[in-house]
Amino acid sequence: MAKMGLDRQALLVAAAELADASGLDSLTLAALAQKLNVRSPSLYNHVKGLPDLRAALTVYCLHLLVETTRNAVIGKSGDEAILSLCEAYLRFAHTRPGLYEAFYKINTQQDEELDTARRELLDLFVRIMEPYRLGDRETLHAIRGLRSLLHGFATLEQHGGFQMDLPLDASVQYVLRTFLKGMHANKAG
Amino acid sequence: MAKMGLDRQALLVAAAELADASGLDSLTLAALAQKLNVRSPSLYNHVKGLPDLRAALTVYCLHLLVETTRNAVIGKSGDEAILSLCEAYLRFAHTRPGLYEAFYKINTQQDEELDTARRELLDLFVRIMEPYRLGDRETLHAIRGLRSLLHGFATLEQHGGFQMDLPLDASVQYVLRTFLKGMHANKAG
DNA sequence: TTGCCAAAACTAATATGATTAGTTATAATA
DNA sequence: TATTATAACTAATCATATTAGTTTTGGCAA
Repeated sequence: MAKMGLDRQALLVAAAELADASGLDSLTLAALAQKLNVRSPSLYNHVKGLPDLRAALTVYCLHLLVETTRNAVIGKSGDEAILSLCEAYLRFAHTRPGLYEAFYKINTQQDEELDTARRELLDLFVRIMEPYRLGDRETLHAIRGLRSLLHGFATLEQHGGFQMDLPLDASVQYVLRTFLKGMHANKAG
Repeated sequence: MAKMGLDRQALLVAAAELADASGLDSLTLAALAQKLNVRSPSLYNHVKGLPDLRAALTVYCLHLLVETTRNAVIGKSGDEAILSLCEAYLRFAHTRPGLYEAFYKINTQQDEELDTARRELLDLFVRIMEPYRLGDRETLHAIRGLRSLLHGFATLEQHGGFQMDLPLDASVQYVLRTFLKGMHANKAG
């Protein structure tokens, strides 16, 4: 009975790998235990159970996503910053599909750390929109639009929703630039 | 042992109700059997198993969604048709959350009926875009954009992703009109 | 009408996974 | 070196999916 030196973080990292490899649905405690060379009840020393593990994955994903998107906008502003953020977001979802699944299956439950991380991501979007001077209300509408575009694109791609023979990159560029043009037109009109 | 007169369609309808009530994840054969006053092995007379049931729900959802959106665009064209289709789409996702979940968890597996239904939905989008005369390539990009917007908005709303105090209706209007303006600007520029 | 038969429902049994309770071994530290 | 918290374990329970094999029923043909 060798001590494996596991901790909550090690579980999270391994769980995220499993989810990325075969989908969040097939992330089971049994599979995780096997990957970590441990019997599944042992995992309960580090997480409260499967729901707790998944909730922790959500927070973990948010942290990584905030870090990724923050890096993407450093030294940029305006359309350039938005495009860079969006590309980073989509690249993240594409690279870590299982982890990203955990991100949006947010339990509506209250959670301190979760709320903080979500606010950080929202703040990033808000700050990036500041140069446009849209006012509070319109800024939030526009952010909802961008988030919907990104999330929709990421999940549709993940679930094989885009089957036409047309490069995804080009679609992303078209869609984002179209939305930005609309935003500018709003300002003008 | 009374015959309950079940058939595949009855299972689908009941399964969709269960999914709408408490989420697709909690649609189990056990729960479905209980709802239908039957033991769970009996369900195997009508579906091959849970994966088959879920795949059937996907097709069922697509049929309803095609019907709903088709009705929404009758006698309309241009921006008006697009807005009407989008509102119907979002209303559908909002009204039938569990069924809509089945829609986008499309197994990448091949399925005749599924492909047909998906093509019907795509065709509807294509036809509605015709007045804009964007050309094949740009039409498909624009459709991907609209679908991403709709799907992203629907699922973010469903998972409690919009927590700011700002009416969802207004966001939908803003976002769709912004994208349409962008499309028009593309044509102009 | 009566008997046959396919279909629909059933019971029994197996397998996988989550979870809890209670036990044992280990590693850090007093 | 002895103590102790804890990480890991075994054993057991519960829920679900699924398969195998059995029973009943309702419709249809002789």
